[in-house]
Amino acid sequence: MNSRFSRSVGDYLKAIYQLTLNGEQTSPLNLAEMMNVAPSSVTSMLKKLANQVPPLVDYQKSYGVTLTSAGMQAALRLTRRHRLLEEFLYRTLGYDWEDVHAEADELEHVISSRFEDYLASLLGEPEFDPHGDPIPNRDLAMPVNTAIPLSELSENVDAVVRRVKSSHEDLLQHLGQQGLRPGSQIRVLSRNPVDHSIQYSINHGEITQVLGYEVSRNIYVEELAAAGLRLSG
Amino acid sequence: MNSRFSRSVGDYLKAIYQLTLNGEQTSPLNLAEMMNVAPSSVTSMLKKLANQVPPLVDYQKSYGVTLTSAGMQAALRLTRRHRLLEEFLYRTLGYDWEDVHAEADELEHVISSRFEDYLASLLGEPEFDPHGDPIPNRDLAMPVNTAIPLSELSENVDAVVRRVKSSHEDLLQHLGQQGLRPGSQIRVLSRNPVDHSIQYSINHGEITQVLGYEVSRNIYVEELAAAGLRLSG
DNA sequence: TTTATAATTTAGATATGTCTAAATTTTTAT
DNA sequence: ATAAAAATTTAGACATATCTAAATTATAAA
Repeated sequence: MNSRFSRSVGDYLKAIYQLTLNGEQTSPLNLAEMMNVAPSSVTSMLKKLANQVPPLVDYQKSYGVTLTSAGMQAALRLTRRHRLLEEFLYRTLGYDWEDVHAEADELEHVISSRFEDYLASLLGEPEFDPHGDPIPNRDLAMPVNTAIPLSELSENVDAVVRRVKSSHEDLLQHLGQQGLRPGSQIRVLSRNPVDHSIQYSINHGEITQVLGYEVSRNIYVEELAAAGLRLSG
Repeated sequence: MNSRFSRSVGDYLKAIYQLTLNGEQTSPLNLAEMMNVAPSSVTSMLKKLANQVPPLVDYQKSYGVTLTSAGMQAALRLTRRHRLLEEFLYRTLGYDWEDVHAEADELEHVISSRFEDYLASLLGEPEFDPHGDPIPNRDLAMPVNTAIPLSELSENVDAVVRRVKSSHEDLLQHLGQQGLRPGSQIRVLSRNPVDHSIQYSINHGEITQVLGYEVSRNIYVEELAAAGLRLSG
């Protein structure tokens, strides 16, 4: 069976999932911005989602929106499919990592459970996608990732890039061309005390690059010592 | 870019393509049956297809429907995607051959040109799908297949199965379990002169099976001698 | 606490693709 | 050539998901 939800319903569930990852509720306006639709469209969709049986969202005026467990399940299922597809596109088909998101966004709504299962087998039940985003397992449990933001990495400490959180294709392409992607070694050489931008090098390379603070907050790294420990422990 | 057509438009184009393979036009009623929609739905869709720029169908009252070259291109593109996907599902993901059609029918409307190209590369630019149906090449040209219907194969002549035309999952499963699929050797042992059903064996096996006339007309084979010639020529 | 601003919802319209029922046209048979 | 049957089209409705504009409600500021 395919996802029993329309593409639109699925997209709303994923958006609510993203916006409530911090444990809080979200608002119609946030959703409207994320989904690129008018706020009134959100209202009518939220009504619909709340009136499904079982309900997919908890939605009360002037309270906010959260996912019910049914809604959460659906969002996680789509997230699993999306990230498995990204891994497939990247690893098996040879896509560049900045191109996988758009294609996976279409496919995730269409593939069956069988496709999902076979694909996971083919790829060896991967735990992370090409950006290092965690892939929910067959039971929809998230792998844990102990990485810290690059913005918090001490200077002159070797670390491994674990995750690059961005949906900007241009930025991803740029970072990828520099070699900054999950698995790369990275070292912060210095910090700008004013704007918190970072000078860093990749894979012991001689070329020094610069990253703004906002970007560096969305790159997660693991100190090499810790990574080594985890591997040998 | 994805197919610039909606799923529905694409399905109509494919249906018209199928129904006009013999070189004739088709009728709204034929289309309604093939698409499983009411005849009036066909009328309104045909108007729409005929009014696109460029038009996708030639459609005149009491004349019939045919594809324009733009419509033909779109139908062939979808057919290529469908059959490449079937081959991928079967060969790479491990689907049973009776299950590939339904999944490919969904995916074909969603994949991009890039996906199509990479998939064709991955599979080695295949010319036939798991049922032996020809896959249009990158320029949408159809590979030729000189096979003849099993219903016309002489008795006691060894032949190779080249194509099994059926969309009935149960029948495909049944034939597959018997070993009757593209690449198998087959020999007609005898014919029933009344209903033209066939007794046959697969891969020199001792087990004799029976096939009705209508099914045998949709299985295409190539005499082993001819196949050998083509290979060595 | 009242007003101004921001957020949200309602009301009504649009586009797509479907349906049923009725009307019309075409084909076939007498 | 006309009547009966079959095929096709029109008319009007429905579901989904969106929009704009207006109305309402909630929040923040004075």
